[in-house]
Amino acid sequence: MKNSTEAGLVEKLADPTYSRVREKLREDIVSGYFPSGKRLKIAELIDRYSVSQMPIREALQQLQGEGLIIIEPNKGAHVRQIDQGFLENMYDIRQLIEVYLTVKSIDHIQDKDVKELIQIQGKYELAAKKKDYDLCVKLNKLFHVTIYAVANNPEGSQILEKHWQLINTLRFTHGYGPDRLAEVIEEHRNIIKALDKRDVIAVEKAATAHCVAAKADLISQISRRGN
Amino acid sequence: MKNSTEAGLVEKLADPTYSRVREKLREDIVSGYFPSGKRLKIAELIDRYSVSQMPIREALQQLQGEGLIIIEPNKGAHVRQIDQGFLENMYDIRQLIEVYLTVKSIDHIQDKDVKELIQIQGKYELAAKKKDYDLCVKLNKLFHVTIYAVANNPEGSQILEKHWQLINTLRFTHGYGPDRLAEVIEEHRNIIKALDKRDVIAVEKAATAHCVAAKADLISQISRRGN
DNA sequence: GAATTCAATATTGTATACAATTTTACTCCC
DNA sequence: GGGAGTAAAATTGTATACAATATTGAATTC
Repeated sequence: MKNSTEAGLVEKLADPTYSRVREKLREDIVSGYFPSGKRLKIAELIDRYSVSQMPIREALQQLQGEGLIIIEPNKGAHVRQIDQGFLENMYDIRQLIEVYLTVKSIDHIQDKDVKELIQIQGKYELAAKKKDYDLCVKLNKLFHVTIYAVANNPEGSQILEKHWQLINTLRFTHGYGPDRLAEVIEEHRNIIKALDKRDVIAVEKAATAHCVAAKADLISQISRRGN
Repeated sequence: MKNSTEAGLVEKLADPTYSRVREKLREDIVSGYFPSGKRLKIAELIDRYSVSQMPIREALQQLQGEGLIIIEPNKGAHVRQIDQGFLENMYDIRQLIEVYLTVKSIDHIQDKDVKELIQIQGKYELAAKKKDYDLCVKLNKLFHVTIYAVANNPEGSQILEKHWQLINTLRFTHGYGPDRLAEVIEEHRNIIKALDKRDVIAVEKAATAHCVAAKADLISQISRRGN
């Protein structure tokens, strides 16, 4: 893991400009600097990121591939607008895959994996107590990504990663419902318990409940703010 | 539908160069002109498509977004190599979504939809009798796309479309097993019958069987040719 | 023969300028 | 006030040349 970390650092420093622009632009979308529906004009991005138009255009194409933006020929790019219909559809697919991966992780999961999940969950509970939402988002992701890695279906993981970026832009803007952090803690505990027992039915039930509740909370938050 | 077709034609003629290159390059990949793993050098693509490097680069980024190619920074692009592991993973996810969409289509399906499926199936059976594989591929896709449209979850449909492109490159190269066309006919009939009855369990069973068999046939074909 | 080093060549990435298309602003007319 | 037409301005798309990086081939060493 240490070598992997170092290799990752080397790769990052050597990234071409278009990759660095893509990362920065994604951050700016997720953080809300460029809000839902915002027109992304190349001249403005040139000013903001201090590069020429070519890496901007490359980065935009890549982010379109990730689903974060939409490019219309001859008209330019804008941040994807996520209405409730889109969110419902996305979450329906997300639930299929997330439940499948969580259940499939039983095939390969080991005690060290369960220990790791417990550790992540402990950190999540501390972060939740401190209302450190940023850290909660990161740890929630780590929790699930750890499970996906055990499940070992990159195709599924990649689709969920795309969804996660879209969901995260909404979470940044709309936040969590008042009880959501406590609910997540309970739901994660249920998932850990079921995985520890390698109980397929319980895992499926716990993962489904987690997904259903996340979807309901986000839709509730969006409706509350009158998107 | 007529207006939609005309609008499609207008859009196509007005497409920028990078869109036209993307379409042509996709065709060249799916048809096997650029086979699995092939390095896609920009200079060669410039010669082949008679455009400058910029629309080539844009098209490559878009096709990466579709999953057909892989771009490595500073090293260039190559056609995605689809090994058995990748195919298994992809089909596992594909099956989740396809079964879900087929079952969900029950919510909205009307008699005219069932009639349309029967019509498509009739054409498929004729094409199969004539061993017109190209037409079989198109009609099989139309059959499923018709169901997905009724299901009305574009997120799911788009993931399946990406999968379909990848699968199609393999089908073009490796063809079908000797009994596969007859099996597809039987499987499609079962799907139609179950949809006609709006029988959730039967639809789920028929759609699952169709997916499982398609996966098994393709993997068998690939293994046979020693890819 | 295999491994290493280095220079030449090939290829990808980027900047700049110009071409093509869309948008905006203005005027005129009903 | 709204619609139509037109020109100017803004923006996207593309070509070309050069910069940066990777690959290949040759020479040297063990």
